[in-house]
Amino acid sequence: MKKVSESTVRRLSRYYRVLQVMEKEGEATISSRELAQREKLTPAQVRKDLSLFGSFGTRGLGYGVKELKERIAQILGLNRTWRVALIGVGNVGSALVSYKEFAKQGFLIKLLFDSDQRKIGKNHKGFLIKDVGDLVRDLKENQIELVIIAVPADQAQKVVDQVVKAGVKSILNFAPANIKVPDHVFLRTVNMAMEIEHLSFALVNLI
Amino acid sequence: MKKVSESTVRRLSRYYRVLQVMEKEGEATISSRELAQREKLTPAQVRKDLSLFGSFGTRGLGYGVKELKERIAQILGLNRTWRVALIGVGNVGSALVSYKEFAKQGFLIKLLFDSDQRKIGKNHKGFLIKDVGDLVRDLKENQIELVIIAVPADQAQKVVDQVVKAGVKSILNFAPANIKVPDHVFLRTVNMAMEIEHLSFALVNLI
DNA sequence: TTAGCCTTGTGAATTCTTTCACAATATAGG
DNA sequence: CCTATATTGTGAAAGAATTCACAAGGCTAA
Ligand SMILES: NC(=O)c1ccc[n+]([C@@H]2O[C@H](COP(=O)([O-])OP(=O)(O)OC[C@H]3O[C@@H](n4cnc5c(N)ncnc54)[C@H](O)[C@@H]3O)[C@@H](O)[C@H]2O)c1
Ligand SMILES: NC(=O)c1ccc[n+]([C@@H]2O[C@H](COP(=O)([O-])OP(=O)(O)OC[C@H]3O[C@@H](n4cnc5c(N)ncnc54)[C@H](O)[C@@H]3O)[C@@H](O)[C@H]2O)c1
Repeated sequence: MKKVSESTVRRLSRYYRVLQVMEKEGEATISSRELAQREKLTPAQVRKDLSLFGSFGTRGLGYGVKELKERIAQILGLNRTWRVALIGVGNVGSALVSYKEFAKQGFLIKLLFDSDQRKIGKNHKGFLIKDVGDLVRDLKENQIELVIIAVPADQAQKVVDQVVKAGVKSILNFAPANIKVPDHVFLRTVNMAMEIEHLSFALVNLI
Repeated sequence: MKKVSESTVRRLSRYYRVLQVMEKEGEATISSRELAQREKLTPAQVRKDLSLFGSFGTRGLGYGVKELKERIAQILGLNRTWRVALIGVGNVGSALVSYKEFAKQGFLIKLLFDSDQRKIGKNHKGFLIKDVGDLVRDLKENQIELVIIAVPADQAQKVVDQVVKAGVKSILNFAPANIKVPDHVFLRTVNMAMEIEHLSFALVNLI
């Protein structure tokens, strides 16, 4: 397969969401022009992105909505479920636990961990909060494939090291910390400070 | 000024955080090589980024940590405070209200809004929750410059329209919705689904 | 002062990404 | 069947971002 850029993957997510809507609206087909219009992109961009994974359109007609949606789901790994654990049941962790959209996309939170003795053993929205001390064992036993980190920044590297030790290959991190992982582990950090700083940059410089 | 790309702005945020740490560690200077190393970039990238805004290094020595930090703060608009309002005091909204780092960077939450009669008028972590019905008036009266949207996706466009009407030029949105704003308004959307989908893409395709 | 070393700032080269443009091919209607 | 019209898939072109590479400048130490 040709190299797929980060921006292409992000756009695939966007196409997927458009296609979900289109399917609900009962549309059978969509053209690259229309898909582009909805996401403020160019039709050529849409076609190039999709062509990286094969050719599933029909000339003169466009793409079958259902078919394309399935295909993108397959590419993004959304046509299956993933076993997820969340570490750090604080403000952010709690918000994520109640976020139903994740489960709808197949990301099933199976385990919660914390280090706070007052939280460990308690029930949180239907989940037992486990002791982060047993992290490696529990992640392995429960065949967790994806971990969400929502612990304080100064704890993040330590926790991630354990997660890596447990053989987990994919980590979503909310701590604003510069975390090191081995090459075979995929880490994404959501840094809200960065987003808001972009806004103030825009206010100061662009507007 | 030359055009500053989105990626440059993001990297400036990263440099800023490194410099904060360096300053705490008592370092007086830092070279592009060291700054790059800490963020897994190339030295040339660092120098190119900084050179867009002037030349504030010393050949042979590097950059003054304190000086460079101040300069980036100025570029990103972090050397001042911003008046922020948050709309939608649910899971995400509450998490953001308790997030102290925002205030440390000068983003001061001044107002909270909700549409839920059970929340309106209540005190939430020291803030009175206001009625979103009075949004336009209150945003104007309080000279709000930046708004954070944490309402359900199907409410987001409606709320943003009001925010724009109130003359706010910068919006940080957490709702997974495709929101339209006029050209003079700067909107950034934090889409967590997109991040997690990137992880599953990596699991399926790369690892 | 001079030699040796280090690091910036920046054009040029390279690599990556997006857009263009058009042949290929499908549909619809007569 | 033929013509008019629509839209894909993709090389080639254009544009953007990153990296290279080196002159220019500054520091240290003898
Ligand atoms: N609150 C926000 O809106 C927000 C925004 C952006 C980023 N963040 C970041 O997200 C992370 C979590 O933020 P929060 O507001 O939820 O913090 P929080 O203090 O509310 O929650 C952190 C939780 O992690 C637990 N914890 C601490 N050390 C641990 C460890 N070693 N192992 C397991 N659990 C541990 C704590 O007991 C607590 O329950 C932080 O890194 C923060 O900087 C938060
Ligand atoms: N919870 C998460 O972890 C998470 C993750 C990613 C994205 N999101 C998105 O963030 C947004 C908020 O999520 P949440 O979990 O906090 O939801 P929530 O239901 O807990 O909170 C939403 C809040 O907005 C208020 N509200 C509804 N309509 C409003 C309106 N018109 N004006 C003002 N307030 C209004 C509600 O009363 C509620 O207090 C949603 O769009 C959600 O999709 C949430």
